[in-house]
Amino acid sequence: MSALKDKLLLVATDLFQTRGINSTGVDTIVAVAGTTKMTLYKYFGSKEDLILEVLKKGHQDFQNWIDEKLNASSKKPSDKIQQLFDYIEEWVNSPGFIGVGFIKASAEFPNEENPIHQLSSQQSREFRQFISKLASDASIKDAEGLALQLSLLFEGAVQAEQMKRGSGAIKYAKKAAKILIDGAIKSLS
Amino acid sequence: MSALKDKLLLVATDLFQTRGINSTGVDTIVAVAGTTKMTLYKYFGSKEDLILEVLKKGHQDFQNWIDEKLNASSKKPSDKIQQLFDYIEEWVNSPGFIGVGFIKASAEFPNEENPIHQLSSQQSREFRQFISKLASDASIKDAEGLALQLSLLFEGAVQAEQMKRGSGAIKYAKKAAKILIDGAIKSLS
DNA sequence: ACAAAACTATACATACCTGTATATATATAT
DNA sequence: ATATATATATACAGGTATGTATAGTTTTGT
Repeated sequence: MSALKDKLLLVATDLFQTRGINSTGVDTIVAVAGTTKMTLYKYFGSKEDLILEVLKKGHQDFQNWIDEKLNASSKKPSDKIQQLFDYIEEWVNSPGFIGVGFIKASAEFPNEENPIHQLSSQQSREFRQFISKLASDASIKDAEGLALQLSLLFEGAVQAEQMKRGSGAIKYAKKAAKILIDGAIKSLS
Repeated sequence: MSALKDKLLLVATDLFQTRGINSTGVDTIVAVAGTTKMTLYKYFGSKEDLILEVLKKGHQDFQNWIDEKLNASSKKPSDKIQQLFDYIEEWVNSPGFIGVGFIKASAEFPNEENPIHQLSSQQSREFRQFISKLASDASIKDAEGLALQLSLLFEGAVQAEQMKRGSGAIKYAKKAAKILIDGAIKSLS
């Protein structure tokens, strides 16, 4: 990967999260990245392509980070789902945290035929399925229901924390998650 | 209130929710409302003014509806907070439901100095305080913490349900809310 | 009937956006 | 050293957005 392409992705990710996607023009992106539009359009055929790549990279980075953490931790399935929110809290409180792309992208592009909407809602679904598998491995009965509940907490807390750092949203989301998980584990007896 | 102003507010509310605020031009709004830009700019000084009025009206309508329902129900504080999510579910499943304005507006206008962002995040805060008061009346200890958790569930579920009707998000949010409220009530003993 | 207010029709000024065309400079590899 | 790929600089085409100017039409009150 070219250094400039990497820089453009990085800058775009940051600007999209802090100023919004629609409100960030390509002129701003290239100015902050220290290059020109010609270069941007060489690496990304269009602004839409750039947005899609930003979303893909953000989602991959997040999933890789979580996967790594979970693999390094306890192998017991019922522990893993409990620890998920611990790691999410760590992620949110890490210095590099700038939010989760797909949460806002689907709000900014509500048209279901829009490729950006489709990708972001697919990523949201994938993350929910990821939680669902953790729950299922922990022998939780209504794994999909719990996954939906936890993803609501997760997405809400990330958005709140992104809009106002130190809002405490992630801390309370974590507490709520523990209660819901405990309840789901106990209710299978 | 003039009939045309009312119609413009109604049309704008609908278009903003279904197509997004930034993606909806004033030309589209006046075309759907069956009037012209001159009339729109007579009643609303600018598009920003229109957006602010749409948000204010939506929030008032929602709060009035919830207040009415809660006042007509049980007077016991611990019942009221339990019933809140029943009414929210009713609201979401009612035919006229088109979403909650402030949830998406703060995502579309992330700049904290923007009046639209300020209003929508204030409305979000007001609703959280409303829940907090219900919790406090029910003698729940960490009322603000519970209110934050419930508002995460609420905002997430409304957004999910708005993006895909019948997603079941509100049903599972309600279940989660009941568990969290039960836990908070019991833990005060 | 008639004057005032409300509304329409249309064109346009201004600004901003994405994406491209064209010419120039700079680094790199053989 | 020289051709080739890479990046810059800049201007601009084409589209769309908000907001206004101007003139004409319809409704309403008395």
